[in-house]
Amino acid sequence: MEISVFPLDRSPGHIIHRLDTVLAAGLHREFQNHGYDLTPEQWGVLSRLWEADGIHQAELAQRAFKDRHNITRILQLLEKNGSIVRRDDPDDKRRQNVFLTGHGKRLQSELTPIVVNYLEKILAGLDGDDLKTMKRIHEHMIRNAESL
Amino acid sequence: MEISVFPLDRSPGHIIHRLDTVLAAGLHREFQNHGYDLTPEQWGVLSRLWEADGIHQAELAQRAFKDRHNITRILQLLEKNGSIVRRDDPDDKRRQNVFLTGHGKRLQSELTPIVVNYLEKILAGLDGDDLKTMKRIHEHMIRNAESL
DNA sequence: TGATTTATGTTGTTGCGACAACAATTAATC
DNA sequence: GATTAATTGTTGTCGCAACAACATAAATCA
Repeated sequence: MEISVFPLDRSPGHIIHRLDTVLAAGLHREFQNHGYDLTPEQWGVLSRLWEADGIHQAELAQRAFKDRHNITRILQLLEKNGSIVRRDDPDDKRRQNVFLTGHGKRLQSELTPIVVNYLEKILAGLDGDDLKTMKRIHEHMIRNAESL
Repeated sequence: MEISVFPLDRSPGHIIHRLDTVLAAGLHREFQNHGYDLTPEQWGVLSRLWEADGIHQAELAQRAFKDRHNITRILQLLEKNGSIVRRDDPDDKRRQNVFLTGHGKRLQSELTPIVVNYLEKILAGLDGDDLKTMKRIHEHMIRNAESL
């Protein structure tokens, strides 16, 4: 194949982008169909808080693979809809610690079945080996990308 | 596993989103490092035009898997930097046909090696079977998602 | 101790994806 | 032929990712 001709459809990056877009839009719609005005990214941040409530924003950003700018704005939205509160860290006045509210904690048992159900529909027809292979390849590509 | 506990790291959607984000940012940086102020999405639209110059926006949107709102704005940027021009379709006054300029055509031979080289670095260490498996799984998931 | 560097968080800007609303033109229907 | 419906493209809004610039506070170093 000529080096100056590269069909877009052959690009793994293009397919991955399409897949990511489709999945994010689909999950967003699932949330909305169940009455939750919540984005997949907000769900991701909440997931991290369900694992580690009360951490400060920089650590939350690192765990959720987001930069601090975007975490600031996602948290502003989550605070506005009553899922979290932020309090100054008494030992380090630069820090804001993030805590789940009762509502934020309840969302775990309400949203998780929606996510699991959606995943089952997306993964239908794929076997366990496929999923393991995919995970291995994805993590390999991420490592390659991050080592550049 | 309890249905109300679902670790974020287990979610294929989350890993795919991370991968997509890393790849897009990486390719964007490659373009910039080579002196091109161009996003991966703009490259994707240009790719479609290299395959089919002169089509109208709605068809371009469909081929690039973007909706007509976003195509409008991506084309506005490509027109501003001189890669394309838009002309009214003489047979259907609703339509705007999109044409590559000389600069837009030259970009094909300039950008393609950058993309191919970046892909080689991202895919290093993966064999052909891996890539075929990944492609099959991705397309399977896209079909599942689009049939919902 | 005082000065410099680092860490934390916020705001602004640009670009993209999804949605709603709108204008203009064409196609379909009666 | 006239009315209605569908198509095409634009603009506006919201949320997210990446970048720059900034303010504040802590840590480090001279």
